Amino acid sequence: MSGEDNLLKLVEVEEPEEQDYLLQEQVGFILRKAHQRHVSIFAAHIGDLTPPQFAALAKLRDVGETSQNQLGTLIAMDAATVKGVIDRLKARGLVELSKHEVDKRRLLVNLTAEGRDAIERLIPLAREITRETLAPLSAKEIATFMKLLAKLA
Amino acid sequence: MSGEDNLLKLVEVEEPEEQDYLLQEQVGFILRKAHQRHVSIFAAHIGDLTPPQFAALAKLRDVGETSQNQLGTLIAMDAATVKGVIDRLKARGLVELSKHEVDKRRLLVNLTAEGRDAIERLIPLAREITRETLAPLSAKEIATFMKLLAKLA
DNA sequence: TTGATATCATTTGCATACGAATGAATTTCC
DNA sequence: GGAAATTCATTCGTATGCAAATGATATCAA
Repeated sequence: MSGEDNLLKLVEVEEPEEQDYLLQEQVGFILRKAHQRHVSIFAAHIGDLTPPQFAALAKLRDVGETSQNQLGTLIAMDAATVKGVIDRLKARGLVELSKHEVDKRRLLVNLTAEGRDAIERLIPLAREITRETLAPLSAKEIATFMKLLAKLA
Repeated sequence: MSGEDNLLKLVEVEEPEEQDYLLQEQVGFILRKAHQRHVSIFAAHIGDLTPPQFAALAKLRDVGETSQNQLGTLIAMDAATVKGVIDRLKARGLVELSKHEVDKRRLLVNLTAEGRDAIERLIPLAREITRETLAPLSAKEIATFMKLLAKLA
């Protein structure tokens, strides 16, 4: 009897295993939602270009002609992803491709005149997108958040 | 003359238009990278389930049986996306579907015994994933970051 | 009660995102 | 110099993610 009681007690004591794991409090989950919100704000301001496409154009504006692979590194996209993005930008006449004369493996990417116009025109909208994404935070909070976010990325 | 001078002056003053827009400093871009890093950490710990799939299981564990749509709301997925996620979980026997007896539009989703085992087994790994994702920050920084990130999401 | 609205689920189409495999070209190193 | 390793690009397969259209069912309101 006391044996059974102890066994029962043991089970009961170890039972409260329901240690709360709250999905909605996990970084990954909130990070995903914050990213979703940003993409939504982006789409509301720039409807005919996606964030990755914009990133490619903005980076090409910074660095000028580069290889597809190098561009991918600069905007944090793997080779397969960057290819799709560049293909679509090329189909719209915003970038042009050429072969590297020396290293025949490389595919050079550059802005067309139209692509340069487009990115210059879009940058003010992008500033507004950044502003709106950060709108829930005060200036001081923004500084803190960006510093910490950068550490995580 | 002074009119022309003023005009010229005005143009010159406003000319430094090359106001730097640095992609790598924009929230959206860093948010995307931070999310990528998290997904990578997730995959390193839980190889056979994606973050959205895990989220579905974890939420079903919390709330029990719900409609597919309602589940989507709880884990921030639209109807089309949640359908795909649930389909794959069902194909693996981790969730089961049934029709709502009263409201015939609704498709009820619930964990199977196997699904419940899986999520219980995975939660410790998920804790570790959260820990590792936040590892670049101190305890105090984590508290600050989570508070601000939640405001943005 | 019925006609207008709203909700739930599905499907289609498009765009990331990434692992893995492949082929071509280059670099390394013995 | 030449084999091995590396790099660049492409392709395939799978999985989100979302807009828009559609069909079935429920709810609301006149």
